[in-house]
Amino acid sequence: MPGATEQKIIDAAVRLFASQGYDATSVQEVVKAAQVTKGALYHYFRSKDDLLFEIYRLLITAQSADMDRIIALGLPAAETVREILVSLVVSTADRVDEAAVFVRELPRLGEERMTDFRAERRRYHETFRAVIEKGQADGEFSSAVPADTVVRIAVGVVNQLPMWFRPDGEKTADRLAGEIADFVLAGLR
Amino acid sequence: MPGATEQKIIDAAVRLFASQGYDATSVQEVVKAAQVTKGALYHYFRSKDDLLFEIYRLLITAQSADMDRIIALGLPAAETVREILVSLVVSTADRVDEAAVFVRELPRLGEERMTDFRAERRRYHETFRAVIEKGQADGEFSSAVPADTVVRIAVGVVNQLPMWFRPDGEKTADRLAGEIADFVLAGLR
DNA sequence: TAGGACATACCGACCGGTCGGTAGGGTGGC
DNA sequence: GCCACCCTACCGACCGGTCGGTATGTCCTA
Repeated sequence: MPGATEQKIIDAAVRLFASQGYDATSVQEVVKAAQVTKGALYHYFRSKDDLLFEIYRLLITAQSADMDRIIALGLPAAETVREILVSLVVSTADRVDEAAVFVRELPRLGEERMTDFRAERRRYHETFRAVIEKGQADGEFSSAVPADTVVRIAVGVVNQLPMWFRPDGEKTADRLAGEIADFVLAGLR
Repeated sequence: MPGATEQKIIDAAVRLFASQGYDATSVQEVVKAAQVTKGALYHYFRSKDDLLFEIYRLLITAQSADMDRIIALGLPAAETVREILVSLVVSTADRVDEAAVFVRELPRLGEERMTDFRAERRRYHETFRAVIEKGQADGEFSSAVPADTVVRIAVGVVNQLPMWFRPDGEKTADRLAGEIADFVLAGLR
């Protein structure tokens, strides 16, 4: 659990990285926005990259936990898919800035961290795909479109979400999540 | 139509911007990759931003023309939607690098150009939405999910495509386009 | 011989990161 | 009860290097 100063730095960094991009944001801007000094930042983070990675870590941890929790419920395929989508959309909408940074600056992960991340993402995709394939095998879903394409579509929509979803817009995250889940499930009939 | 030198610069820039990001790519790297000198680059482009914008312009022009051409055919809603999606997916897959730069570096457009772009995108969305709403009104599509959400989903998928589609992958662009169109149309039944 | 198409040398601003130092609170010996 | 000692948290001036951009010159074609 980060202390107050650390948290101030992370919050400011997320906001700035999301709105201007990582490279376009200088360390000076971050410390100014966080109302701390450069010394404080480099006391807590080894480098600017390190700060970025800390943002990733917080998000990845939360999303994987959500997925595992839902799978563990052992619901029928349709309900599992709905739960996964709703949780994905709501948690993404809840932290648009973190999600925007995450999607946009992904290639900045160093070689090693990138490998770890890809493995984690692969696991995520395959878990999701397995749910859909199970539903197709049981006859609950149509097999017209391959499961991997459906996963790509679903994840793609969520990843793109931070680009246009606004928390103060007319559509709440809950309602949007419901609509997206409805649409995907309709496509699977 | 750009001359040979101009084209070499644009090609190199697209490749580098796509793989490393705009900010992380220096003008030096671009001129080195294009095998020209800095003088040549600044002879044709007023600034680095200008070079980026030229990449946008080429892409936007092509996509809008595609959409207009399809609408003009006056096909039934389902076929129009299919044509739009297939053309979107194929043209995006055909130029993954340009599309990747476009999606990733959008916020770098200056204030004025951003306003123009938003207007163009709004027009695009509304044209697409109108097709779907027509289909819903005629009873050809279900009205379970609002047309604007369907448009968001469809465009979202395509925008995310450059992040994972590889031209040398096992699935061809045509086949993928067909699957995506099938899925979206199934969701609209 | 005028002008477009480049080449080369160079500029000032700014970048991420470092480093010597300080303020203040906890702790152990006497 | 007090002081010597230390440690963490933090400060901000400063550094080498790179950045986007420019000024000026040369060459080639018409």
